[in-house]
Amino acid sequence: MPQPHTDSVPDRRSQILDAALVCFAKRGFHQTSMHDISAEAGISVGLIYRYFENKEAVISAMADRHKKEISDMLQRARQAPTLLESLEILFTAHCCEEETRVVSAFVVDLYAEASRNPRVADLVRDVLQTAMAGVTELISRAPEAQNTTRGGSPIEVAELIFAVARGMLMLDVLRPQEMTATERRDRQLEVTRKLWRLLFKPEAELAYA
Amino acid sequence: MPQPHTDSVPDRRSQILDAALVCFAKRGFHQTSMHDISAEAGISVGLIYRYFENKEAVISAMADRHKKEISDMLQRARQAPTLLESLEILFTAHCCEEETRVVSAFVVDLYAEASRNPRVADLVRDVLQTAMAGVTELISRAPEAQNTTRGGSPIEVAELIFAVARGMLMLDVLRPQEMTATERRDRQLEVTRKLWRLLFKPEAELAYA
DNA sequence: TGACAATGAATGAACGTTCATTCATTGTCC
DNA sequence: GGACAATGAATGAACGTTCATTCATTGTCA
Repeated sequence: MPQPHTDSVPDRRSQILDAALVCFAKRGFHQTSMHDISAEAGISVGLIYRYFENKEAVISAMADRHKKEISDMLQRARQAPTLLESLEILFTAHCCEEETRVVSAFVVDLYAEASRNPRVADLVRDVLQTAMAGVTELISRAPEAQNTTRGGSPIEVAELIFAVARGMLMLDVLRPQEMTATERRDRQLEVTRKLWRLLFKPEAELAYA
Repeated sequence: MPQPHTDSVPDRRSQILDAALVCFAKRGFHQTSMHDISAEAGISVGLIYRYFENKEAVISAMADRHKKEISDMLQRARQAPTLLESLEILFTAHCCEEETRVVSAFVVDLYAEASRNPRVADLVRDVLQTAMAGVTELISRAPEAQNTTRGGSPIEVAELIFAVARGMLMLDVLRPQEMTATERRDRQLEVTRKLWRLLFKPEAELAYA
């Protein structure tokens, strides 16, 4: 039953955070009890306190992990061959690794928490600004955006892109539970392409649209 | 101490809901205790139970009130002389009656709640669909939108507008507490106008932008 | 290798606190 | 006095957190 000793500690932390994500998405931060998390993780309550100081530390660690995921996503977006593909990665990042619904619900809850917990707010703001700076740079470097940007300066375009992305996330939590990850992904891509056409497509092509 | 008898019942309900809004925005639904609400309203705990069956009924009533506010807002938007002004009303509705921050935080929390409470989800979805239908109609009727709509059909444009509006709301909760309602309003208007230019401004004018 | 000591991961019952909810009582008006 | 508005102490369930205890694993020495 026990894991090899060398890497069991980081594994336990991830295991707890994975369970916490499921619980938080299902019930929200404050309706989730430590017992819920321990049950989901298949361990005892007490063990959680060996790896996290308290419940808030679990929430903070989740926020930290979210930060890392966003920065990984940015890395991937940076390596995409075209700007459109970068944007598509940006908009569908939450559809990949886990169930979309779970991630969307978690992020909306994170923002709700940020609205009243300054420490979480700082963290989320930091994530957002880093991501936005990355996208701004992506836009200013992209050849597709040269002379065809209608939304204003690269940073203004990035702001608009992020507003839409966050908005789509909010709308995602309203979609019926039955909707599959693929369907959700298609919905996101649809909007990405619409925004793309609006922002970057050369005027010549637009005239016929 | 007691109010005039005739209309004290609806007054008490509003009074409780007003207090609940402040508390919910400050601490969130589930971190707000009934004592918090009663203290904010300046009444006793027990009295709340005279007007609401339980805590969830208070949350539901808040959602219902939100629905009415959105429909009022739509009514106002409908009567605006131009489409741009309609959109500006749409985007700044939450800056008017109360403190912006409070409303934004409440709405984000409402969506978080919707992600796990099907009854709240149905209500919010209903609000959104009604509002979106209204805006779609607004767009298809507007002379400014004829032949200059680049975002696709009216309903597609409405979807994009709502995504941006929800996204801006989410970003609003991250802004520093010190930011005034006026500053927040200006931020919203800035984005509204950017979106407006992108969606509706005639191509001729765009060439110089 | 075998016997024993030391470790610390893991458990879950118990504790103090908080919370939603109830209801016996008090205050107010006609 | 009767009807109803309003109170807030009381209740019991649920929660976050603690900690005495267990026991598989590892280390040590002959």
